Parts: sequence; structure tokens; C-alpha cells
Amino acid sequence: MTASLRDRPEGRSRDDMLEHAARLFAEKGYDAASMRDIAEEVAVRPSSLYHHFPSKERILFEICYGFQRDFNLEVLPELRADRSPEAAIRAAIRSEILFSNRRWSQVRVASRERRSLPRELQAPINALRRQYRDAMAATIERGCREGVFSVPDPKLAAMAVLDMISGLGHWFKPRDRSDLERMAARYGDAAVAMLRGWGAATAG
Amino acid sequence: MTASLRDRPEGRSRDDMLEHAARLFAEKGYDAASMRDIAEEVAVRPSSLYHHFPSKERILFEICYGFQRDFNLEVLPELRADRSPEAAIRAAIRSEILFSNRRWSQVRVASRERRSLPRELQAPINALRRQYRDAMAATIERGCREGVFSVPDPKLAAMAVLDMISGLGHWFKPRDRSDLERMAARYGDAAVAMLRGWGAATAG
DNA sequence: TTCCCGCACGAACGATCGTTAGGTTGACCG
DNA sequence: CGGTCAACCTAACGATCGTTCGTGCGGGAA
Repeated sequence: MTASLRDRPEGRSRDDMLEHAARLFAEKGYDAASMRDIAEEVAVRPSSLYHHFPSKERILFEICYGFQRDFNLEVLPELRADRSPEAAIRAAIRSEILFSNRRWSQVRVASRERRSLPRELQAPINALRRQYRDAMAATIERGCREGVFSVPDPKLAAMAVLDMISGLGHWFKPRDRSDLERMAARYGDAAVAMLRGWGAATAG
Repeated sequence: MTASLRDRPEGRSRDDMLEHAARLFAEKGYDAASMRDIAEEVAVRPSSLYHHFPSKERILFEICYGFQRDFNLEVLPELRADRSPEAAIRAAIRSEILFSNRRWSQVRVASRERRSLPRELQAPINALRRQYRDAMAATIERGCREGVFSVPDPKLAAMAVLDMISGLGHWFKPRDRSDLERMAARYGDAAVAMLRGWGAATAG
């Protein structure tokens, strides 16, 4: 049946450890979740974790970096230049919302516990995040050049859209798939409305 | 000169302790910042902190609750009904951005470290936050009835606007006052643009 | 002056933390 | 069969945590 009897009989593989750790970090916070907590969740003694990871810090890093890497692999292509800026933004937003929903725990860990990492481990993660943000800003700027968007500052607009979506990822729990898709569509609408009218909605 | 010689000669009052604690909690996180860290910052021995607060948990609560209370006191009145919905939203956003900038550390602590509190201490803080969110949603709904806004769901729109602004509060560091005011105006524009066009920007 | 008490102190408590050392198991390879 | 090695174990290390205890000081009241 299974490939080998040496394989973990239950969910005790390296990836399972990362997943359980992510869930605990998301629920209790990085510092409040102990190695003993993680070990108990995986049904393993604390010392056994050190056969797979050199430190607790490294576990956090792998969760954060792995998430952001997969995130960029899945979401970034949606912003490719052969799409209209509006379609690209909508697709990216939908992809981000779907992805963030699929990896619920890791979203929270990557955004809220990243600061527990030393600077040199934060850097590669921040670089990935910046890459996505720049791509979003470039798409918005393209939309402005084509006259479909109008914003005072594309980079600022990208931050606003990203904050809006990542905020959603912190509280929105869809009932089912259609609920999720509806929310993705609505947030696409919201972002497009903002990007279209921002420049014209000057106060006073 | 001073009112009394019994007063703290330097910044060692109860409020100073809360302020230093907030800064440490914001920088290192609630769990990573120890009572000894706080004591050192205030130039006091750790045990002395317990003459002012019964526990570390209580310090966190007073920071979070005090912030949200002052927040509502300052920002909520901007949403009063004798203003046009658009003006109310703009004023509230400006007020929130200014207030959050003035209380930089506490914003971060109240939003990111609140979960370290037990449920019964989170409840009153959440109630205050919900009060603000409901007021924002009511203002948006009023704007829809008056025909100036168009959104599929006022509560969802309120969450989107709030997430956008609180996201800003986590990364935006203004150079000076005019920089801050310009950002407040721009985010007001962004929110108004979104609330106006959301309903009309349906995809497909 | 004497008493009082708010406030800060030094020292230590027990608990829990991340991590390590050393031993045991058992599937695989020659 | 005997050797190898990854994986897991038990036990414990030193450090640090939040917190408590008993004491000392010093200004205001009596």
C-alpha cells in the first residue's frame, strides 16, 4: 500500500511538523508556542524536532519563507503584461484571496510573527514581498498610462490595495467555495473602483 | 518649581511605565519583552513595577484598552450625522490617521498583541472596536441611501476601509506634519472613490 | 519628635523555556 | 548475518521568565 514501512505511519513528516507549527504560531504567537507544544501536536518528543530543524527560529523561517515563495509563484503570474491592467488586478486579487484562504495559518504567521526573526532571515522574505508589491505598483502605473486608472501615486495605491486584502485575510472565514469566490469578486470590484476614481475624488 | 518633591524626578510615573511598556511591546512583541526589560527602560527594579500593576497582563490590557478608548473618544465624533456621509468619512479617516500617528506604539500593540490577553480582557476592547466599525458602516449605509455611495455591503465596505487605514498605520512614517496631512487627504480620496464606484465596478 | 505609609529595593521562588547529550530502535545494504 | 544510520527516545542542562517576600528609606501627618 504505502511506499515503505519506514515512512511515518501517521502525520509526522517534516512538512506535517511545519504545518502543525504554523497552526500553533498562528493561534498563540511565536513566543507563546513552545517546542514542547509543537512536539505534542505532532506526537513526538521535543528533542526529535531537532533532527529535522536546527532551531525553533529556523522553523519560523521556513514557514514564512515557504509561504511567501509559494505565494509569489501562484499570484505574481496573474499580473503579467498581456492582460489589461484591470483584468490583471482582478485576477491577482482573486488569486491572493484564494491562496490566503487555502493557507490560513501561514498567512497570519508570515505577516505577524515575521518580526521575531533576525534581520538577516527577514531580508529574503521581505524581498519576495517587495517583488510582489512592485509588480502590483507597475500594473497600476500601466493602468494610469492607459487611462483606465487614475491614482496620485502607484506605489501608495499598491500598498492600499495590499493592506486591504491582507486585512481581509485576517478575519474573513468563508462558509464555502461560492462564498469565497463572491468575496474575491467583490474585493476585485472595490480595488478597481478605488483605482479608477482616486485621482478624481480630490477633497475640497 | 515642580508641584512636589515626592513626584518622580524623571519619567517614572505610572503613565511613563505604560508608555515605555507600549514601545517595548511594539518593538519586540508582548512575550519577547520581559518585565525586566520594561523596568530597565523606566530605570526601576522589576519588583517595583508590581506596586503599580498587578501583572504584566494587566499592563498590556491598560495599553490596549486605553488606546481604544481614547481612539473612540477622538475619532467616533467625526462620524456624527449632521455631516454629509462623504465629509464624515473623510474626517474620520483623517482623524484616525492623525491619532494613530500620534500614538504609534499603541496602535501596533492594540492590534497585534491583543490576542495575548485572555478572552474576558479582550471583550471590552473588541466592543469598543466594534462600536467604531458599526458607526463607520452606518455612515456608509447612509451614503448609499442618499445616493452618493454605492456598495454591495456597508459592513464589508467598512471593514475594507478600516483595514486599509490600519494597514497604513503599520508602515507609514511621515516626514513632517504636511506629509501626514497629505497622506490623510489622499486616503480620504481613496476611500471615497472606492465607496462611490464599488457598486458600479462589477466584473464581467 | 514619632509614627505612618507609599514606593523602591535586593534576593529569591518555582516554572518553563530552547537546546543538548547519550542511548535505543529498526529498516535497509552488502 | 553484521554494520550503518536516520529517527526517536529519556533526561537533563543553563537561562530566563513572571512573580513574591521581606526590608529600607524618606517625606507628610500628628
